[in-house]
This record gives sequence, C-alpha cells and structure tokens, in this order.
Amino acid sequence: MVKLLLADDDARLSDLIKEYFSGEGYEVLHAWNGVEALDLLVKQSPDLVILDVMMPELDGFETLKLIRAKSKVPVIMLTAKGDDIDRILGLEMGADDYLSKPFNPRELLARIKAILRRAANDKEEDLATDLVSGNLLLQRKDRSVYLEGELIELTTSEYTLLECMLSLPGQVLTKQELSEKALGRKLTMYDRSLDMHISNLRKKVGTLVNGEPRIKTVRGVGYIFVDQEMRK
Amino acid sequence: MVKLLLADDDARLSDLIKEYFSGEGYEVLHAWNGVEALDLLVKQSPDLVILDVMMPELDGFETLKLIRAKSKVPVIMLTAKGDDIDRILGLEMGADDYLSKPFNPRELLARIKAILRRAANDKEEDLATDLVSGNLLLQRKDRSVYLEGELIELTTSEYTLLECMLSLPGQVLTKQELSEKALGRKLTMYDRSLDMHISNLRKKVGTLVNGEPRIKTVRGVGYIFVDQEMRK
DNA sequence: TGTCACTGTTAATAAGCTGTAAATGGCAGC
DNA sequence: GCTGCCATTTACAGCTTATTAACAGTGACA
Repeated sequence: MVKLLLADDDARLSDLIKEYFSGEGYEVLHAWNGVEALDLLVKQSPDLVILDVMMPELDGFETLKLIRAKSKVPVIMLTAKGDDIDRILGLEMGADDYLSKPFNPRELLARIKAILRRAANDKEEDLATDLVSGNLLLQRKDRSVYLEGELIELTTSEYTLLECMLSLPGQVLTKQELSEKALGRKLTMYDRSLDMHISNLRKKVGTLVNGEPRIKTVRGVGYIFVDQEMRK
Repeated sequence: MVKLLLADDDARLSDLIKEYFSGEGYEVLHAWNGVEALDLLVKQSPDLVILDVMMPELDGFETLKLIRAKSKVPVIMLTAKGDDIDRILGLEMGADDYLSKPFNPRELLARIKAILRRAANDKEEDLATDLVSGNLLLQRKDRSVYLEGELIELTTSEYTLLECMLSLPGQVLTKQELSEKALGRKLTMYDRSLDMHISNLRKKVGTLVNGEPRIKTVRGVGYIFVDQEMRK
C-alpha cells in the first residue's frame, strides 16, 4: 500500500485529507509539524511527503531542506493561496510539485499519482540504460560490468563509484561529491577510503586501449573519468 | 516497426517530430485534429498515440475520452506549458503520461520507450500466467511450482518470494524491494527473515542443471534470479 | 632545492554481510 | 490446551569488503 506522510497543523484539513485518501486506498501518516515529520520520515519511510509551508516549530521550507539533506522522497508543498514566491522557493529547493490552498482533494490525488508514476518511470528508465565508455560496459539492471566483453568483478563501492563516474564522464567530480554519492558519507579530514577505492578500480578497469589512464587525477580537487566515443 | 499516431495541428512541430522519430526507426502517422486521429486509430491501429490538448474540431480531452471508449492504446498528452489542470485532467481520464510544450524530442522518445516497455510487460503478465525459467514452472492459477515436472511444496512466503523473482529474472532485486513485495513489510536493521526464506528456497529450488546457483547474491544489495531461456 | 600538502599503494585491521542451524513465537485446527 | 507448521529471531562461523596506518612518490611553490 502506498504510504503518504502529511505534515500540516490544520486539524480540519488533515482529517479531510486522511479520510479522502484512506478511501482511495492510501495509508496516511500525519505530523503536526516539521520535527514530527522528520521523525516519521525516518521511522516509517513513506513513499511521498505532503508538506504545508505554514507550520509551527519548523516551517515547510526548513523541513524540506532537512528532508533533502538525507532523502530523495518525492515532496509536494502546500502553499498559501496565490503565493508564487512560495512555489518558486519550494520547487527550487527540491519539491516535486506544489498546490495552493484551498484545493480539491481530487487534484491532490491526481498530482500524487502523476509524481509517483513518474518516479517509477524514471527508475525503470535508469535500470534500462546501460552506460558505455569505449570498451567498458556497465549494466544497471544486474549491476554487471564488462571490460572488452569480459565480466569484471567489482565490490559494491567500486561499482557505485564507477557508476557515478560513468554517468558524468569527462568532467571533474570532486572527492566530496564522490564520497557522498558512492560511499554515502561526508568526506572527512584524513579519510583515504575513496582514494583506495579509486586505486582498486584502476587496477580492475585499468587503462584505455591507447595506454592512457582511464581515471585522471585532478590534484586537490578530485577525479575525471575520461570520456570516450561509443564504439560502433 | 513501431507505429506512432501524432495528433497535432501545429505543422512545424509535427514535421519536427516526424523527422526525428523517422530517424529513430519509428513510423509516424499524422492527424490534424481529433476526428482524423480517431479515424486513423481505427484504420491503422498504431502502438501509441500522442495527443495535443489544443486542437481544432475535437480537442485532446474529447479525443482521449472517445479513444478510451474503445481502446486501451497508450496515450501521451502534450499540454501547454505549466497548464497543470490540463495534465491532471488528462491523467485522470486515462492518459499514460504527459509532456508540456515546449519539449525536447529526446524526452518524448524516452517517455514513449518507457510506456511501450511497460505495455509490453503488462501484456506478458496478463497472458502468461505461468512463469517459466529453465526446468522450473510456477503456475499462478493454483500457486503451484514444479521443478523438472515434479511438484514442489513451498510455504506462502517462499512462493511469493519466488514469484517476485521469477517475474523479474536477470535483474537485481534489492532486499528492500523483496521484503516489501514478498513479506509485506519494510526491511529493518537486523531483519534476517528474508535471508532465511532465500536459504530455504535455495534448498528446494536448488541449482541449475549445469550446477550453477539459481539465485545469485549481490552482496550488500540483494539477489538475482538467474535468467534462462524458456525451454522449447 | 627543500618544504608541504596531497596522492598511490601495500599491508594490516576492523567492520559488515551472508548462510544456516537452532531456538522462539504465533497461530490455526483439533 | 495441544499439535504442527511457519515465520521470525538469535547466534555464530566464515568470508568479503571497507577502512586505517604507514610510507614512498610527486607536483606546486617559494
């Protein structure tokens, strides 16, 4: 069952939404403010969050910021009537959609469906997309990597790292970015873990056909995965 | 060849799309309005319809309504920029996706592919209620499983798990997904239940004919049910 | 040229994940 | 209340992988 998290301090509206969506076959969790919402987000991991902008304790924007710091869950913001600034701010901060009060529950439902469907599509799309660079092939659907047609064994970190680099070839990826995306944590002062993974990756994925290194170092900044035309 | 039906009264856009999609190996039929579109739908039965909302004679919504009255063909709606009401109405009325103008043809292509893939999957699900992989057969109608023709006794969880894996063979299924789909709950920190079921399944459903394990583990991620050609 | 910060790599250590046997708990049917 | 069957939890061995430490190179720069 699809689980929604609604963060709103208006009891009447909340009840209305809860009732409507329960009838439509959704499970609705409710938080009275941003703090509660974050708590529920962690504990219940809902499929989508509906955030009222106007809330006590922690307003919608602050909450959204904190949510985005750790999660990619789709978020719909509820803004006051005609408050364009809010919409723009919300979307810029990573909300997936907005709706101004007062609204028709049916409209909210339609938006939720649209967002969830798109999210599913995107995921499917990702899975179906193979990354290629020269003689290197990465298949996401089964997390397999082939070099010159030969299957290469990679550890989880190596795979994730390679996926990151392959999806943005030819551009500098900072160590900070890579550590966060591939290892899931901030890069700290004397953390050499990333360097190790790069080193191991280089051993396995090695060098280009022409002998050039496939992963270039940008001293003091990060690494570049050398961009190559797809082989025909 | 995949046949697309484009209903749009904008000559420039139509030409653009026709050209782009012809280059990508699609056949593009064109209708100037909803009436023509319905006519072509019957006569040519395209694989997918792209409907502009703004059209003379019969607008996109009316057309969609008439299409849905007789056909389940996938439909993508083209809406004016930022016209939320349109896209909501469209989705509620049974469109499969929407795209707001102006758009990048590549994005349209991506969405078309996604939808067609989904349609193909759905069809397969519906028609073939039985899932087959090598010498393994799962019949949904009576929840029975046969290995090499012999009936295998599985518990509820084992069966559901196997059904999940068999329906997406050859791709990584994360422990999270499997736990949610097969056991109906989120995977929590020290939950080993899924591992146990996998272990038991392996005992029963065992190994491939060639001795390879049928269920591969992807450390730190999940499992893959090895894809096999259907036996003829 | 010498210092300094940063990098590459080997080896050692720590942490984490998996498979599975066995214990536990829950529940339906009798 | 038993009994039997499953699902879940516990426990732990065996392994794999991640991280840390240590040290040698290397480029940047004064």
